[in-house]
Amino acid sequence: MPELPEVETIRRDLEKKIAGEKIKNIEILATKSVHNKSTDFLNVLVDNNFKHIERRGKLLMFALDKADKYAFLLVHLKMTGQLIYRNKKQLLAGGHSQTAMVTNVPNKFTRVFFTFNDGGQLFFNDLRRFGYLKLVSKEEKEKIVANNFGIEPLTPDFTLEAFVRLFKKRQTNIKALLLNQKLISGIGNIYADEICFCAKILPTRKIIDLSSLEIKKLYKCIEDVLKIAIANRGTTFNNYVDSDGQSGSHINFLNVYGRDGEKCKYCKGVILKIKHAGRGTHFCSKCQK
DNA sequence: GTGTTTGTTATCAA
DNA sequence: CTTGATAACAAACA
Repeated sequence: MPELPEVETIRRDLEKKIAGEKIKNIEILATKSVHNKSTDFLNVLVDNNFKHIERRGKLLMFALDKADKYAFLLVHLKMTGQLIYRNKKQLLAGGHSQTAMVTNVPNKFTRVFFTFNDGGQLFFNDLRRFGYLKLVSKEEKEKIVANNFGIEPLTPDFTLEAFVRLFKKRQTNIKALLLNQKLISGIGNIYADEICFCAKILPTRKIIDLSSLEIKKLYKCIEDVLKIAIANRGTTFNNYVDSDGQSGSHINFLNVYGRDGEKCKYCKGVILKIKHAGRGTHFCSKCQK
């Protein structure tokens, strides 16, 4: 369940490891995971290199050095996608980590992997095959970003004024708003619940009923929750690992997600779980109003 | 066999 | 046309 903090952690780490390194070979083990013709995919990427890695919401965009027809490789991890890198030395040691905490590669869920000229390898694993890799032109990339992604949190575009504007002339509840990528991008089920807890607001509240003070609290909580989660290198609940195959530690700091039946860390009320907006939704029965 | 997990899209209704 | 609510999908596990 990689959301903004998890995808950003991968972006930052991976960029340092692979930027500018020439791609020597690619193995496509599951053609379904690549949304281009395999021959196109190989022709464009072999002998090319990734200049840098951008991110919009939960979508990674690898900028190609040689950018003719295709300028970006889009990678969406969806529910269970992973991007794991091993350098030459790690691979010579068997490719497998010495610590049980780290995912071994390749494994039965490896769908695509890249080998670089320096001997390093990048593995795309995806248990449920929902994620994808897709080459697009500069124009396609810009169109996709413009049509599918709302305000990007943690950037100068995310102002209180821009956030307040999302609440105008709209009739929905706060959780659905937070999950709507076209309005605000990068928040998924875990952080939507955590943000509502931080603001002491029930996820089911209609946005029309929220006071301007409550909207302001939500705004601040979006920044706070996402920043702290990034500092903790993301939340590993099921499948998420960073580009070293290592878990994030933010699960230890979750206040509501996955804590149903347990006591609230602050008010000692009980954490409840309901189905809302089609998703498991967690909240403190006492301190969220 | 059943229920559960979620990011995204498809579909239908208002 | 816009918006919103819900279903569906994928795959594995308890």
